[in-house]
Amino acid sequence: MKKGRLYNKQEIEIISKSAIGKSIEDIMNEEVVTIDNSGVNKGGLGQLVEQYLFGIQNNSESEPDFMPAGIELKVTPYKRIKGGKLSAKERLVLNIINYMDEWKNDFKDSHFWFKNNTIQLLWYLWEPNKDNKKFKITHEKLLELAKNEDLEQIEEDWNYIIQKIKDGKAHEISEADTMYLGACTKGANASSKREQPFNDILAMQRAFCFKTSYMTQLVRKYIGDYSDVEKVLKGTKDTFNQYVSEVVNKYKGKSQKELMREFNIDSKAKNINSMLISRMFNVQSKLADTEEFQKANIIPKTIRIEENGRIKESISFPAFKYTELINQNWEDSDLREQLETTKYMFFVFKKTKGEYIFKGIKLWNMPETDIETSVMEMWKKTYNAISTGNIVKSITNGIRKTNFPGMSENEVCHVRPHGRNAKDTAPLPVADKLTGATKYTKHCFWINNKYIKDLFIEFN
DNA sequence: GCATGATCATGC
DNA sequence: GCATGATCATGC
Repeated sequence: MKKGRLYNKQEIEIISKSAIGKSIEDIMNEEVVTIDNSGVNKGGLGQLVEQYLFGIQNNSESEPDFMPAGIELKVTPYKRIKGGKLSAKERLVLNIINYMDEWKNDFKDSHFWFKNNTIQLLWYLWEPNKDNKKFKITHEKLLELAKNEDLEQIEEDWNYIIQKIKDGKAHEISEADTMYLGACTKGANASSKREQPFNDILAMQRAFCFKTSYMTQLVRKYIGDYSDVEKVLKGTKDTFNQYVSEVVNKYKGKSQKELMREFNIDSKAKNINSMLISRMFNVQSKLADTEEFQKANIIPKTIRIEENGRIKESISFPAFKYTELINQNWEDSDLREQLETTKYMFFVFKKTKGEYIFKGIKLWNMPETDIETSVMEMWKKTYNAISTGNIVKSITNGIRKTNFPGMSENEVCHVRPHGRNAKDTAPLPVADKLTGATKYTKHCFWINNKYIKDLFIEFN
């Protein structure tokens, strides 16, 4: 009987299906294939499954796990989030990008394609406070990129990353650059750097990956919770980017009033421009909640530019939970993860002769240097205020001043209230020392209006 | 004029 | 009832 790397497609499928319902521990106990157990504890769960379920030893990484079948095996976690929905727990890390060689290839000749064009996925359900080896494999799926509806976008993403290498900008690559296929950092720390072909500056070592947001959509599609997600691309052969620019060109130059009339919206909501952009895309739900925006982790935001070029308002995030925030480190915080992987699509409304005119869009993600300096300082100060119970600094005429990092002390971001009103509160993990409060007005992180101002110079 | 605290309308 | 995207209001 053949074994290990020599299994063919049908055998891989049979073995994968046989793993469903089993925990890693179960698989290790059954151990049907002959393997060398030495060094078995080095790897993660994926490696254990490779070794015990398929009898594959750690390989050189230059080929797919199964040859000649050309199939790569990936074991990946998903989890249940609040509200019962499912979500990927991590990005799916693929092969390390060889800056010196990969640019010489076309997409279909690339090392990425050779290694990852057919992936046998095994999903296990991750649960908090549970022994790793007790996680159960619940679903499997053979992902064949050549037949995948997202292939065109994945190729576009690959080309974008390669173009940055060709432009001598490998050191400026960010995971937020692309939609589904990303380039995530890979290595022990920020000093894991590699040479690049067209620039002397060393670049962070990165690997191709399917972004967490993309993996979440796969989880919802193949495991559950998929039905209620609205698509942006309905009955069009356009790629996402093509469709976006069509929509933008169609409405560019129209005023807020004209758009309200065109879409039959009469509203005084503060997020009226946000409602308008959903309608531009013919989306019933929120644009941010559609499949394509979710998969690519793109967050649409509306921006108003005043006649003098100033942007009055900062950009809000969803309110954070005090109790959750203090259970995180900066390194694994929601905020850091979000900023590193999110791309913002700003819809610009510029005030002209008293009216806000839609001028177009601007794509942006926060540079890593800002995340690791200013944002980190702000996050840590927020953490300290909450964890030590030092939130309220003073009260005058019923108005409370806080110790949260303000706009004047951080050039990138700050913390401010975000709720229905001051009575809209969330529980505190530590009672506030000055007031004794055990709950406090909901707050969130904000990106400073001054900080983003320069992004929109082209619209002035 | 700006920084900060407070609040609004909507949709599910 | 609540989260969200966003703007308002006020004192220094």
